[in-house]
Amino acid sequence: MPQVPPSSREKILSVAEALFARRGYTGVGISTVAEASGLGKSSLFHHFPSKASLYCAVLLGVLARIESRVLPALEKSGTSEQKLGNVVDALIDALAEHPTSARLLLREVFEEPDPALSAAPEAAEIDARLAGMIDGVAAILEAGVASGQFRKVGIPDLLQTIIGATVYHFASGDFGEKLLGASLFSAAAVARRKREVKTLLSNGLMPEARRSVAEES
Amino acid sequence: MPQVPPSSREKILSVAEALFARRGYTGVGISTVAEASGLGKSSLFHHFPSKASLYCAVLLGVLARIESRVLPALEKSGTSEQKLGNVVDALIDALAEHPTSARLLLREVFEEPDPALSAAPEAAEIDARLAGMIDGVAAILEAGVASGQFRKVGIPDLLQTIIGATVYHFASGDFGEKLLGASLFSAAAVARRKREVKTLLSNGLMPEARRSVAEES
DNA sequence: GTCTATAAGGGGATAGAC
DNA sequence: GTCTATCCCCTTATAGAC
Repeated sequence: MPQVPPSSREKILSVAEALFARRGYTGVGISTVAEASGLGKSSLFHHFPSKASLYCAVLLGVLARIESRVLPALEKSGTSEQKLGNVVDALIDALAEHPTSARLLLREVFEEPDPALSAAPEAAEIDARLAGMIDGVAAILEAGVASGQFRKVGIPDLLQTIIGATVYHFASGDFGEKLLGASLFSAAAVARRKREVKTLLSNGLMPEARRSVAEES
Repeated sequence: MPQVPPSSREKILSVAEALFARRGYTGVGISTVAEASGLGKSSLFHHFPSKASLYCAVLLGVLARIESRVLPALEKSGTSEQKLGNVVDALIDALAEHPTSARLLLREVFEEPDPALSAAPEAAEIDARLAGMIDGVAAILEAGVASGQFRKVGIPDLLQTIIGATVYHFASGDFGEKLLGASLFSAAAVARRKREVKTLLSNGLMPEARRSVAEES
Protein backbone atom coordinates (compact mmCIF):
# COMPACT_ATOMS: atom_id res chain seq x y z
CA MET A 1 0.00 0.00 0.00
CA PRO A 2 1.35 3.46 -0.95
CA GLN A 3 2.75 5.62 1.84
CA VAL A 4 2.40 8.70 -0.34
CA PRO A 5 -0.79 9.92 -1.99
CA PRO A 6 -1.23 8.10 -5.29
CA SER A 7 -0.12 9.76 -8.49
CA SER A 8 -2.78 10.58 -11.06
CA ARG A 9 -1.68 7.60 -13.09
CA GLU A 10 -2.16 5.23 -10.16
CA LYS A 11 -5.49 6.78 -9.31
CA ILE A 12 -6.71 6.40 -12.88
CA LEU A 13 -5.54 2.79 -13.04
CA SER A 14 -7.29 1.79 -9.84
CA VAL A 15 -10.50 3.58 -10.76
CA ALA A 16 -10.46 2.14 -14.26
CA GLU A 17 -9.82 -1.35 -12.92
CA ALA A 18 -12.92 -1.21 -10.76
CA LEU A 19 -15.09 0.12 -13.57
CA PHE A 20 -13.82 -2.18 -16.32
CA ALA A 21 -14.21 -5.18 -14.03
CA ARG A 22 -17.87 -4.36 -13.42
CA ARG A 23 -19.00 -3.15 -16.83
CA GLY A 24 -16.44 -4.36 -19.33
CA TYR A 25 -14.46 -2.50 -21.93
CA THR A 26 -17.36 -1.27 -24.04
CA GLY A 27 -19.49 -0.59 -20.99
CA VAL A 28 -17.24 2.11 -19.56
CA GLY A 29 -16.56 5.48 -21.13
CA ILE A 30 -13.42 7.51 -20.69
CA SER A 31 -15.44 10.33 -19.19
CA THR A 32 -16.72 8.04 -16.43
CA VAL A 33 -13.19 7.02 -15.53
CA ALA A 34 -12.05 10.64 -15.61
CA GLU A 35 -14.82 11.90 -13.36
CA ALA A 36 -14.34 9.07 -10.87
CA SER A 37 -10.61 9.90 -10.82
CA GLY A 38 -11.33 13.56 -10.15
CA LEU A 39 -9.92 14.63 -13.48
CA GLY A 40 -11.16 16.13 -16.68
CA LYS A 41 -11.77 13.94 -19.66
CA SER A 42 -8.78 15.02 -21.68
CA SER A 43 -6.34 14.96 -18.77
CA LEU A 44 -6.70 11.23 -19.02
CA PHE A 45 -5.28 11.21 -22.50
CA HIS A 46 -2.17 12.84 -21.11
CA HIS A 47 -1.46 9.66 -19.11
CA PHE A 48 -2.73 7.05 -21.55
CA PRO A 49 -2.72 7.57 -25.29
CA SER A 50 -6.00 5.74 -25.81
CA LYS A 51 -8.75 3.88 -24.06
CA ALA A 52 -7.35 0.59 -25.30
CA SER A 53 -3.92 1.27 -23.81
CA LEU A 54 -5.53 2.15 -20.47
CA TYR A 55 -7.41 -1.14 -20.49
CA CYS A 56 -4.26 -3.07 -21.34
CA ALA A 57 -2.35 -1.33 -18.55
CA VAL A 58 -5.07 -2.38 -16.10
CA LEU A 59 -4.94 -5.95 -17.32
CA LEU A 60 -1.16 -6.17 -17.19
CA GLY A 61 -1.31 -5.00 -13.59
CA VAL A 62 -3.79 -7.72 -12.73
CA LEU A 63 -1.64 -10.33 -14.44
CA ALA A 64 1.43 -9.17 -12.53
CA ARG A 65 -0.40 -9.53 -9.22
CA ILE A 66 -1.55 -13.04 -10.09
CA GLU A 67 1.83 -14.12 -11.38
CA SER A 68 3.51 -12.88 -8.21
CA ARG A 69 1.59 -15.54 -6.33
CA VAL A 70 1.15 -18.32 -8.85
CA LEU A 71 4.62 -18.47 -10.40
CA PRO A 72 6.38 -19.12 -7.05
CA ALA A 73 3.79 -21.77 -6.22
CA LEU A 74 4.58 -23.53 -9.49
CA GLU A 75 8.17 -23.98 -8.33
CA LYS A 76 7.37 -25.73 -5.06
CA SER A 77 8.07 -29.43 -4.85
CA GLY A 78 6.06 -32.26 -3.35
CA THR A 79 3.64 -34.91 -4.48
CA SER A 80 1.46 -34.08 -7.45
CA GLU A 81 -1.46 -33.61 -5.09
CA GLN A 82 0.57 -31.21 -2.94
CA LYS A 83 1.82 -29.30 -5.97
CA LEU A 84 -1.69 -28.93 -7.35
CA GLY A 85 -2.91 -27.88 -3.92
CA ASN A 86 -0.21 -25.24 -3.65
CA VAL A 87 -1.13 -23.78 -7.02
CA VAL A 88 -4.84 -23.76 -6.21
CA ASP A 89 -4.11 -22.02 -2.90
CA ALA A 90 -1.95 -19.43 -4.60
CA LEU A 91 -4.41 -18.80 -7.40
CA ILE A 92 -7.32 -18.43 -5.01
CA ASP A 93 -5.30 -16.11 -2.77
CA ALA A 94 -4.46 -14.04 -5.82
CA LEU A 95 -8.06 -13.86 -7.02
CA ALA A 96 -9.38 -13.11 -3.54
CA GLU A 97 -6.87 -10.31 -2.99
CA HIS A 98 -8.70 -7.90 -5.29
CA PRO A 99 -12.35 -8.52 -6.21
CA THR A 100 -11.63 -7.09 -9.64
CA SER A 101 -8.99 -9.63 -10.69
CA ALA A 102 -11.20 -12.60 -11.47
CA ARG A 103 -13.73 -10.52 -13.34
CA LEU A 104 -11.13 -8.97 -15.59
CA LEU A 105 -9.50 -12.33 -16.13
CA LEU A 106 -12.78 -14.00 -16.96
CA ARG A 107 -13.61 -11.28 -19.46
CA GLU A 108 -10.20 -11.75 -21.03
CA VAL A 109 -10.79 -15.46 -21.30
CA PHE A 110 -14.26 -15.64 -22.77
CA GLU A 111 -15.05 -12.27 -24.30
CA GLU A 112 -14.51 -11.40 -27.93
CA PRO A 113 -12.03 -8.55 -27.71
CA ASP A 114 -12.99 -5.18 -29.09
CA PRO A 115 -11.19 -4.46 -32.40
CA ALA A 116 -9.30 -1.62 -30.73
CA LEU A 117 -8.11 -4.04 -28.07
CA SER A 118 -6.89 -6.85 -30.30
CA ALA A 119 -5.00 -4.24 -32.30
CA ALA A 120 -3.18 -3.03 -29.18
CA PRO A 121 0.51 -3.99 -29.00
CA GLU A 122 0.08 -5.33 -25.45
CA ALA A 123 -2.51 -7.90 -26.53
CA ALA A 124 0.04 -10.53 -27.51
CA GLU A 125 1.92 -10.13 -24.23
CA ILE A 126 -1.27 -10.53 -22.23
CA ASP A 127 -2.11 -13.73 -24.05
CA ALA A 128 1.40 -15.07 -23.63
CA ARG A 129 1.52 -14.46 -19.89
CA LEU A 130 -1.85 -16.10 -19.38
CA ALA A 131 -0.72 -19.07 -21.44
CA GLY A 132 2.48 -19.30 -19.42
CA MET A 133 0.65 -19.80 -16.15
CA ILE A 134 -1.70 -22.32 -17.68
CA ASP A 135 1.20 -24.28 -19.13
CA GLY A 136 2.70 -24.41 -15.64
CA VAL A 137 -0.44 -25.95 -14.19
CA ALA A 138 -0.77 -28.31 -17.14
CA ALA A 139 2.75 -29.55 -16.49
CA ILE A 140 1.84 -30.46 -12.91
CA LEU A 141 -1.27 -32.34 -14.05
CA GLU A 142 0.60 -34.17 -16.78
CA ALA A 143 3.32 -35.25 -14.39
CA GLY A 144 0.68 -36.46 -11.95
CA VAL A 145 -1.03 -38.57 -14.58
CA ALA A 146 2.26 -39.87 -15.98
CA SER A 147 3.46 -40.94 -12.54
CA GLY A 148 0.16 -42.60 -11.69
CA GLN A 149 -0.52 -40.21 -8.80
CA PHE A 150 -3.60 -38.99 -10.68
CA ARG A 151 -5.96 -41.19 -12.62
CA LYS A 152 -6.02 -40.90 -16.41
CA VAL A 153 -7.82 -37.66 -17.01
CA GLY A 154 -8.17 -35.24 -19.89
CA ILE A 155 -5.71 -32.45 -19.06
CA PRO A 156 -7.37 -29.66 -21.07
CA ASP A 157 -10.78 -30.55 -19.67
CA LEU A 158 -9.38 -30.54 -16.16
CA LEU A 159 -7.73 -27.18 -16.73
CA GLN A 160 -11.06 -25.79 -17.81
CA THR A 161 -12.67 -27.18 -14.68
CA ILE A 162 -10.00 -25.60 -12.49
CA ILE A 163 -10.41 -22.24 -14.20
CA GLY A 164 -14.14 -22.50 -13.70
CA ALA A 165 -13.75 -23.42 -10.05
CA THR A 166 -11.45 -20.47 -9.36
CA VAL A 167 -11.70 -17.66 -11.88
CA TYR A 168 -15.40 -18.04 -12.54
CA HIS A 169 -16.15 -18.45 -8.84
CA PHE A 170 -14.50 -15.20 -7.80
CA ALA A 171 -15.90 -13.42 -10.83
CA SER A 172 -19.47 -14.35 -10.08
CA GLY A 173 -20.28 -11.19 -8.16
CA ASP A 174 -23.79 -10.65 -6.88
CA PHE A 175 -24.94 -13.96 -8.33
CA GLY A 176 -22.31 -15.89 -6.40
CA GLU A 177 -22.95 -13.97 -3.23
CA LYS A 178 -26.66 -14.68 -3.46
CA LEU A 179 -25.84 -18.35 -3.94
CA LEU A 180 -23.46 -18.41 -1.00
CA GLY A 181 -25.63 -16.15 1.12
CA ALA A 182 -22.50 -14.24 2.07
CA SER A 183 -19.49 -12.44 0.67
CA LEU A 184 -17.28 -14.31 -1.79
CA PHE A 185 -14.25 -12.53 -0.40
CA SER A 186 -14.48 -12.87 3.38
CA ALA A 187 -11.61 -14.74 4.96
CA ALA A 188 -13.97 -17.57 5.83
CA ALA A 189 -15.39 -17.85 2.34
CA VAL A 190 -11.95 -17.83 0.76
CA ALA A 191 -10.65 -20.50 3.14
CA ARG A 192 -13.72 -22.63 2.51
CA ARG A 193 -13.33 -22.24 -1.23
CA LYS A 194 -9.74 -23.45 -1.08
CA ARG A 195 -10.75 -26.44 1.00
CA GLU A 196 -13.71 -27.40 -1.18
CA VAL A 197 -11.82 -27.14 -4.45
CA LYS A 198 -8.75 -28.96 -3.21
CA THR A 199 -10.80 -31.73 -1.63
CA LEU A 200 -12.90 -32.23 -4.74
CA LEU A 201 -9.80 -32.38 -6.92
CA SER A 202 -7.83 -34.63 -4.57
CA ASN A 203 -10.68 -37.10 -4.25
CA GLY A 204 -11.75 -36.75 -7.85
CA LEU A 205 -8.29 -37.39 -9.25
CA MET A 206 -7.35 -40.25 -6.96
CA PRO A 207 -6.37 -43.18 -9.15
CA GLU A 208 -7.88 -46.21 -7.39
CA ALA A 209 -9.27 -47.56 -4.17
CA ARG A 210 -6.61 -45.59 -2.37
CA ARG A 211 -8.89 -43.31 -0.41
CA SER A 212 -7.72 -42.67 3.12
CA VAL A 213 -9.99 -41.38 5.86
CA ALA A 214 -9.88 -37.96 4.20
CA GLU A 215 -10.57 -34.93 6.33
CA GLU A 216 -14.30 -34.75 6.86
CA SER A 217 -14.61 -31.44 8.71
CA MET B 1 -36.20 -26.12 -37.56
CA PRO B 2 -38.58 -23.90 -39.54
CA GLN B 3 -40.12 -25.28 -42.73
CA VAL B 4 -40.98 -21.76 -43.86
CA PRO B 5 -38.56 -18.86 -44.26
CA PRO B 6 -38.09 -17.19 -40.89
CA SER B 7 -40.12 -14.13 -40.04
CA SER B 8 -38.27 -10.88 -39.53
CA ARG B 9 -38.71 -11.25 -35.82
CA GLU B 10 -37.08 -14.68 -35.80
CA LYS B 11 -34.28 -13.48 -38.03
CA ILE B 12 -33.59 -10.54 -35.73
CA LEU B 13 -33.61 -12.74 -32.66
CA SER B 14 -31.17 -15.24 -34.08
CA VAL B 15 -28.84 -12.57 -35.39
CA ALA B 16 -28.99 -10.64 -32.14
CA GLU B 17 -28.34 -13.78 -30.13
CA ALA B 18 -25.12 -14.45 -32.02
CA LEU B 19 -23.94 -10.86 -31.67
CA PHE B 20 -24.86 -10.38 -28.01
CA ALA B 21 -23.22 -13.69 -27.13
CA ARG B 22 -19.94 -12.60 -28.70
CA ARG B 23 -19.78 -8.94 -27.73
CA GLY B 24 -22.20 -8.40 -24.90
CA TYR B 25 -25.05 -5.95 -24.48
CA THR B 26 -23.02 -2.77 -24.58
CA GLY B 27 -20.73 -4.16 -27.27
CA VAL B 28 -23.44 -4.47 -29.90
CA GLY B 29 -25.32 -1.60 -31.50
CA ILE B 30 -28.82 -1.73 -32.83
CA SER B 31 -27.56 -0.74 -36.25
CA THR B 32 -25.25 -3.76 -36.33
CA VAL B 33 -28.11 -6.11 -35.55
CA ALA B 34 -30.28 -4.43 -38.15
CA GLU B 35 -27.71 -4.64 -40.92
CA ALA B 36 -26.91 -8.27 -40.16
CA SER B 37 -30.63 -9.00 -40.29
CA GLY B 38 -30.97 -7.30 -43.66
CA LEU B 39 -33.14 -4.55 -42.24
CA GLY B 40 -32.91 -0.86 -41.60
CA LYS B 41 -32.26 0.40 -38.12
CA SER B 42 -35.74 1.64 -37.45
CA SER B 43 -37.47 -1.43 -38.80
CA LEU B 44 -36.02 -3.13 -35.79
CA PHE B 45 -37.93 -0.86 -33.47
CA HIS B 46 -41.12 -2.01 -35.11
CA HIS B 47 -40.50 -5.52 -33.72
CA PHE B 48 -38.91 -4.63 -30.40
CA PRO B 49 -39.66 -1.42 -28.56
CA SER B 50 -36.10 -1.03 -27.29
CA LYS B 51 -32.65 -2.57 -27.31
CA ALA B 52 -33.20 -3.83 -23.76
CA SER B 53 -36.39 -5.66 -24.71
CA LEU B 54 -34.61 -7.31 -27.65
CA TYR B 55 -31.87 -8.51 -25.34
CA CYS B 56 -34.38 -9.87 -22.85
CA ALA B 57 -36.24 -11.67 -25.61
CA VAL B 58 -33.00 -13.32 -26.68
CA LEU B 59 -32.22 -14.36 -23.13
CA LEU B 60 -35.69 -15.76 -22.46
CA GLY B 61 -35.34 -17.87 -25.58
CA VAL B 62 -32.05 -19.25 -24.34
CA LEU B 63 -33.53 -20.00 -20.93
CA ALA B 64 -36.46 -21.80 -22.51
CA ARG B 65 -34.12 -24.03 -24.51
CA ILE B 66 -32.10 -24.89 -21.42
CA GLU B 67 -35.15 -25.51 -19.28
CA SER B 68 -36.61 -27.83 -21.89
CA ARG B 69 -33.70 -30.18 -21.23
CA VAL B 70 -32.83 -29.55 -17.61
CA LEU B 71 -36.28 -29.49 -16.02
CA PRO B 72 -37.22 -32.99 -17.25
CA ALA B 73 -33.84 -34.29 -16.06
CA LEU B 74 -34.54 -32.92 -12.59
CA GLU B 75 -37.60 -35.18 -12.39
CA LYS B 76 -35.80 -38.44 -13.10
CA SER B 77 -35.30 -40.82 -10.21
CA GLY B 78 -32.32 -42.91 -9.19
CA THR B 79 -29.39 -42.70 -6.82
CA SER B 80 -28.05 -39.24 -6.04
CA GLU B 81 -25.10 -39.95 -8.27
CA GLN B 82 -27.40 -40.95 -11.13
CA LYS B 83 -29.63 -37.93 -10.62
CA LEU B 84 -26.66 -35.57 -10.62
CA GLY B 85 -25.31 -37.34 -13.70
CA ASN B 86 -28.61 -36.95 -15.52
CA VAL B 87 -28.72 -33.23 -14.79
CA VAL B 88 -25.11 -32.71 -15.87
CA ASP B 89 -25.81 -34.60 -19.10
CA ALA B 90 -28.91 -32.54 -19.77
CA LEU B 91 -27.22 -29.25 -18.97
CA ILE B 92 -24.22 -30.03 -21.16
CA ASP B 93 -26.50 -31.14 -23.99
CA ALA B 94 -28.40 -27.89 -23.66
CA LEU B 95 -25.25 -25.75 -23.64
CA ALA B 96 -23.71 -27.67 -26.52
CA GLU B 97 -26.83 -27.35 -28.65
CA HIS B 98 -26.21 -23.67 -29.44
CA PRO B 99 -22.74 -22.17 -28.96
CA THR B 100 -24.39 -18.93 -27.90
CA SER B 101 -26.25 -20.29 -24.89
CA ALA B 102 -23.40 -20.63 -22.44
CA ARG B 103 -21.95 -17.26 -23.32
CA LEU B 104 -25.21 -15.46 -22.77
CA LEU B 105 -25.80 -17.36 -19.56
CA LEU B 106 -22.33 -16.61 -18.27
CA ARG B 107 -22.80 -12.93 -19.01
CA GLU B 108 -26.09 -13.00 -17.17
CA VAL B 109 -24.43 -14.61 -14.20
CA PHE B 110 -21.34 -12.50 -13.74
CA GLU B 111 -21.89 -9.24 -15.56
CA GLU B 112 -23.20 -6.10 -13.95
CA PRO B 113 -26.40 -5.48 -15.91
CA ASP B 114 -26.76 -2.26 -17.83
CA PRO B 115 -29.20 0.13 -16.11
CA ALA B 116 -31.58 -0.20 -19.04
CA LEU B 117 -31.53 -3.97 -18.60
CA SER B 118 -32.17 -4.11 -14.87
CA ALA B 119 -35.07 -1.73 -15.42
CA ALA B 120 -36.65 -4.06 -17.97
CA PRO B 121 -39.81 -5.84 -16.80
CA GLU B 122 -38.43 -9.21 -17.94
CA ALA B 123 -35.39 -8.95 -15.66
CA ALA B 124 -37.12 -10.42 -12.64
CA GLU B 125 -38.49 -13.34 -14.64
CA ILE B 126 -35.05 -14.13 -16.03
CA ASP B 127 -33.57 -14.18 -12.54
CA ALA B 128 -36.39 -16.32 -11.21
CA ARG B 129 -36.10 -18.94 -13.93
CA LEU B 130 -32.35 -19.19 -13.47
CA ALA B 131 -32.81 -19.54 -9.73
CA GLY B 132 -35.44 -22.21 -10.27
CA MET B 133 -33.06 -24.49 -12.12
CA ILE B 134 -30.31 -23.92 -9.60
CA ASP B 135 -32.65 -24.76 -6.75
CA GLY B 136 -33.48 -28.00 -8.48
CA VAL B 137 -29.82 -28.99 -8.66
CA ALA B 138 -29.25 -27.86 -5.09
CA ALA B 139 -32.07 -30.13 -3.94
CA ILE B 140 -30.37 -33.14 -5.52
CA LEU B 141 -27.07 -32.31 -3.87
CA GLU B 142 -28.67 -31.73 -0.48
CA ALA B 143 -30.52 -35.03 -0.64
CA GLY B 144 -27.30 -36.77 -1.59
CA VAL B 145 -25.45 -35.34 1.39
CA ALA B 146 -28.35 -35.94 3.76
CA SER B 147 -28.61 -39.59 2.73
CA GLY B 148 -24.87 -40.14 2.97
CA GLN B 149 -24.51 -40.89 -0.73
CA PHE B 150 -22.29 -37.82 -1.03
CA ARG B 151 -19.70 -36.75 1.48
CA LYS B 152 -20.32 -33.62 3.51
CA VAL B 153 -19.73 -30.82 1.05
CA GLY B 154 -20.61 -27.16 0.83
CA ILE B 155 -23.63 -27.07 -1.45
CA PRO B 156 -23.25 -23.47 -2.69
CA ASP B 157 -19.57 -24.00 -3.37
CA LEU B 158 -20.31 -27.18 -5.27
CA LEU B 159 -22.99 -25.43 -7.30
CA GLN B 160 -20.46 -22.81 -8.27
CA THR B 161 -18.03 -25.53 -9.30
CA ILE B 162 -20.68 -27.21 -11.45
CA ILE B 163 -21.60 -23.93 -13.11
CA GLY B 164 -17.94 -23.31 -13.79
CA ALA B 165 -17.46 -26.80 -15.22
CA THR B 166 -20.41 -26.46 -17.57
CA VAL B 167 -21.44 -22.87 -18.30
CA TYR B 168 -17.94 -21.43 -18.19
CA HIS B 169 -16.54 -24.31 -20.21
CA PHE B 170 -18.92 -23.89 -23.12
CA ALA B 171 -18.63 -20.11 -22.91
CA SER B 172 -14.87 -20.10 -23.18
CA GLY B 173 -14.79 -19.66 -26.95
CA ASP B 174 -11.47 -19.29 -28.68
CA PHE B 175 -9.59 -19.58 -25.42
CA GLY B 176 -11.17 -22.93 -24.65
CA GLU B 177 -10.66 -24.19 -28.17
CA LYS B 178 -6.99 -23.25 -28.06
CA LEU B 179 -6.70 -25.12 -24.74
CA LEU B 180 -8.44 -28.20 -26.10
CA GLY B 181 -6.80 -27.97 -29.48
CA ALA B 182 -10.18 -28.63 -31.07
CA SER B 183 -13.78 -27.49 -31.15
CA LEU B 184 -15.64 -27.25 -27.87
CA PHE B 185 -18.81 -28.31 -29.63
CA SER B 186 -17.90 -31.38 -31.67
CA ALA B 187 -19.79 -34.52 -30.70
CA ALA B 188 -16.56 -36.02 -29.39
CA ALA B 189 -15.69 -32.96 -27.28
CA VAL B 190 -19.18 -32.80 -25.81
CA ALA B 191 -19.21 -36.49 -24.95
CA ARG B 192 -15.77 -36.22 -23.38
CA ARG B 193 -16.83 -33.19 -21.36
CA LYS B 194 -19.81 -35.09 -19.95
CA ARG B 195 -17.62 -38.01 -19.02
CA GLU B 196 -14.87 -35.90 -17.42
CA VAL B 197 -17.25 -33.78 -15.37
CA LYS B 198 -19.37 -36.68 -14.19
CA THR B 199 -16.35 -38.79 -13.29
CA LEU B 200 -14.70 -35.97 -11.36
CA LEU B 201 -17.91 -35.30 -9.46
CA SER B 202 -18.70 -38.94 -8.79
CA ASN B 203 -15.22 -39.66 -7.49
CA GLY B 204 -14.88 -36.32 -5.76
CA LEU B 205 -18.16 -36.64 -3.90
CA MET B 206 -17.81 -40.26 -2.86
CA PRO B 207 -18.18 -40.44 0.90
CA GLU B 208 -15.57 -42.99 1.94
CA ALA B 209 -13.33 -45.81 0.84
CA ARG B 210 -16.16 -46.94 -1.39
CA ARG B 211 -14.45 -46.58 -4.71
CA SER B 212 -15.22 -49.29 -7.20
CA VAL B 213 -13.10 -50.03 -10.24
CA ALA B 214 -14.49 -46.87 -11.87
CA GLU B 215 -14.50 -46.71 -15.66
CA GLU B 216 -11.00 -45.81 -16.74
CA SER B 217 -11.49 -45.37 -20.48
C1' DG C 1 -0.28 18.41 -15.94
C1' DT C 2 -4.80 20.08 -16.17
C1' DC C 3 -8.11 22.64 -18.34
C1' DT C 4 -11.91 24.39 -22.17
C1' DA C 5 -13.35 23.84 -26.67
C1' DT C 6 -14.14 21.29 -30.58
C1' DA C 7 -14.00 17.87 -33.93
C1' DA C 8 -16.02 13.74 -36.07
C1' DG C 9 -18.69 9.94 -35.47
C1' DG C 10 -21.85 6.50 -33.26
C1' DG C 11 -25.40 5.47 -29.93
C1' DG C 12 -30.65 4.69 -29.14
C1' DA C 13 -34.92 6.25 -30.38
C1' DT C 14 -38.84 8.82 -33.00
C1' DA C 15 -41.71 10.85 -36.96
C1' DG C 16 -43.77 10.23 -40.85
C1' DA C 17 -43.73 8.84 -45.92
C1' DC C 18 -44.71 4.77 -48.64
C1' DG D 1 -43.74 -3.58 -42.26
C1' DT D 2 -39.98 -1.15 -44.16
C1' DC D 3 -37.94 2.93 -45.38
C1' DT D 4 -35.48 7.95 -45.05
C1' DA D 5 -34.59 11.60 -42.32
C1' DT D 6 -33.86 13.52 -38.12
C1' DC D 7 -33.11 14.37 -33.00
C1' DC D 8 -30.18 14.51 -29.13
C1' DC D 9 -26.84 12.62 -26.37
C1' DC D 10 -22.58 10.40 -25.57
C1' DT D 11 -18.30 8.51 -27.45
C1' DT D 12 -13.11 8.78 -28.42
C1' DA D 13 -9.74 11.80 -29.49
C1' DT D 14 -7.28 16.30 -30.63
C1' DA D 15 -5.82 21.34 -30.29
C1' DG D 16 -4.28 24.70 -27.76
C1' DA D 17 -4.68 27.95 -23.61
C1' DC D 18 -3.03 28.25 -18.83
